Amino acid sequence: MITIKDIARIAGVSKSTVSRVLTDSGYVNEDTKRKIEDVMKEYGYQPSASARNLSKRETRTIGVIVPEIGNSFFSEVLSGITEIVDRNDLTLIYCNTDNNALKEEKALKMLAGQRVRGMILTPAIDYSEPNVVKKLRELLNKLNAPVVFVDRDMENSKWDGVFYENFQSAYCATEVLIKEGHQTIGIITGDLNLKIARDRFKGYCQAMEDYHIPVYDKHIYHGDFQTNTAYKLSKQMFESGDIPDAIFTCNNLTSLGFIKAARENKIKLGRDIAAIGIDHVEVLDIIDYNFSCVTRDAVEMGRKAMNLLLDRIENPTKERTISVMPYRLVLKGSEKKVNKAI
Amino acid sequence: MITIKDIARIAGVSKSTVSRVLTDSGYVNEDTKRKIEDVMKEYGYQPSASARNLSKRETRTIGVIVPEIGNSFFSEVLSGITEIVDRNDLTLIYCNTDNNALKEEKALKMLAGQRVRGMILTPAIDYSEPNVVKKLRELLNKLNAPVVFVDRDMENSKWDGVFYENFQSAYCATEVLIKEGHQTIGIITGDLNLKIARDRFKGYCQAMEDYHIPVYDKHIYHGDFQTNTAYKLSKQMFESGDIPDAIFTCNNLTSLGFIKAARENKIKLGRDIAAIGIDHVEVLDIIDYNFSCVTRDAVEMGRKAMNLLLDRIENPTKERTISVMPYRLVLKGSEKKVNKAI
DNA sequence: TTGAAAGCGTTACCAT
DNA sequence: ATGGTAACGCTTTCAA
Repeated sequence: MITIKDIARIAGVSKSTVSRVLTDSGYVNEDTKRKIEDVMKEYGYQPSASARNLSKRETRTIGVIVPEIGNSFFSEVLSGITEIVDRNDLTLIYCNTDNNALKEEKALKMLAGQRVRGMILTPAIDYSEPNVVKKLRELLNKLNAPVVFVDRDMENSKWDGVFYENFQSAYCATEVLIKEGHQTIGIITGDLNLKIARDRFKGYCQAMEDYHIPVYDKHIYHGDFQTNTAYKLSKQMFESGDIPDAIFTCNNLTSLGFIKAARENKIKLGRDIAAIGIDHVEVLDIIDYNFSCVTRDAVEMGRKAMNLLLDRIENPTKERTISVMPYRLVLKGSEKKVNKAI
Repeated sequence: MITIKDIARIAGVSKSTVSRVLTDSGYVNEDTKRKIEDVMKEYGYQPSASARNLSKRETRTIGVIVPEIGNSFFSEVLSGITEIVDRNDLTLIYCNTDNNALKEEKALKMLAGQRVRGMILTPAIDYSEPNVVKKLRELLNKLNAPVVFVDRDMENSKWDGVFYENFQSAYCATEVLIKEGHQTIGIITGDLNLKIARDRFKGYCQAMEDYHIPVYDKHIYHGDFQTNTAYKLSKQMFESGDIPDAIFTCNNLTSLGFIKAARENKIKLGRDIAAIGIDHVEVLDIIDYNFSCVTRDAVEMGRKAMNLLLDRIENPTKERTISVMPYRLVLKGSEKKVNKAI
């Protein structure tokens, strides 16, 4: 690889002068500058990021830790993040954890080694045990760089974050079902170890209570935000014959599992059962499938997170800022139940 | 940040000794080793990747350039790549180009600056102009690291690659439609500047010719692999009233655009029109939507690409290896057209 | 306006 | 078995 030394030699100047044009700092004669730039271009010189990082004791690298790239919510968030990253000439290191705390720990250490300038993190799902949280907290503190949480927070966090109106959106979704006149309204929850899942569940409960609709335990299906679990629970539900009028599904994957089971059982949403979910599924929108939801702009959440991170890097001492994405209600008809016979 | 020097001082040894335990090389007394490891753990020491890269004149960083992360095909490929990356303790730098050659050039330069150990690349879509290809070729040569192409190749490439049976799968899909007895079979092509789009188009033409089915120009819809274009073309088609018996859509996004237009026009696949596409759409599979396709294991393509890259890094002089993913036919009923009235 | 030299945090080679 | 030191490719400070 060609180095600054080579460029200097070829251009007949010292490293210092080359460095000055590289960093656009200090005085350098217009002619020599042009000469140097020509040589650089001719040889396709690219300064070594490692050398630069080391010398400046600072990188322009951002780490992103995503729990499940298969989930379109996170790929949308990622796309918002990259948009801002590109615009600021930063380098993005991408890590996937598969919701596994061990992989997360490994990624965190790697990013610490990379001396990332900042990090965006959605913690893995298995943070039920307190010592796992403790470990996470330690690692983040040793990172020596700001962190922005996305979607899922950590208890007693000092870090900035971009979250969602979990309670409110769940309340709203449930309210829609209630106002449609459904009497028995079930829910497929997320993993209740996660605060966002509990908040959504609470939103549901609160709406039911406020409108004096009874909640039946048998219609509370304990899911985990994954397609397959939701599918199995829904399948059992349909096969049991004890089917509520309406179902509230707590995230995009849960909705998919539910829809799959419904189709298999020839249950049509909006006709035989009412349904509403949290999160949109882009493909369903595209093909105009009639699934109603409360949702959010995931790409914008990514942009916001990255912008928050940049703000924080600029101003390390400002107070913690939390951005809460509002929900948006999208009704497509599945919140109804036309066929009263079932 | 704590450095090797600090660890050495605290453990009461020299940098050299610490480095030896870090790299697990040379002799070091068991006791001192343990002592050093304890200190490292206590202080949560993470060696600087930049310093290490610089000193070793070599990184463990892989660059990935993806043209459109919103396309689930590429997010599946990415997930296969990360799987192998993780397993080999590599660091992945992720770049998105939005199919824009300028962004691609920028990413390439950045990755060169990062001195990546290797790169996985799906070139941006706009490689019609020869000087853009020339530029790409130059940049790759200056990268000083092996490249593996995924899905889309470059003319006269010397690099390894993982591609797809474009011609064959298109032939197969068309053949399915022919054998169903459809007389007028249209196609929504991809951007014919891309070789993969031309190959798919050729597969279609060949099948039509082999079975002596006439190809009507008016039923060749020139798309660009994007949802919206396919949607518009399909909409025009449905509104024109001149609707072929069957349509072959040339990628996942094209299929989605087509399906959307069909739904809007109350045209039901498998009943009012026959359809088959290249690429699956996971969500459609999950909800058991009856869309037939020829498809491939995208995650496996990612794994393969990364494994090819590792092989190439190990053995830089071996001859070029190209892996061609086979297609798989998945019939769900949309290849039929029950309603002969339309 | 330019150059020399120290320093960034590692590794690797050579002594001891 | 351990330590000293040069080197990696840059930036930055100081001197000229």
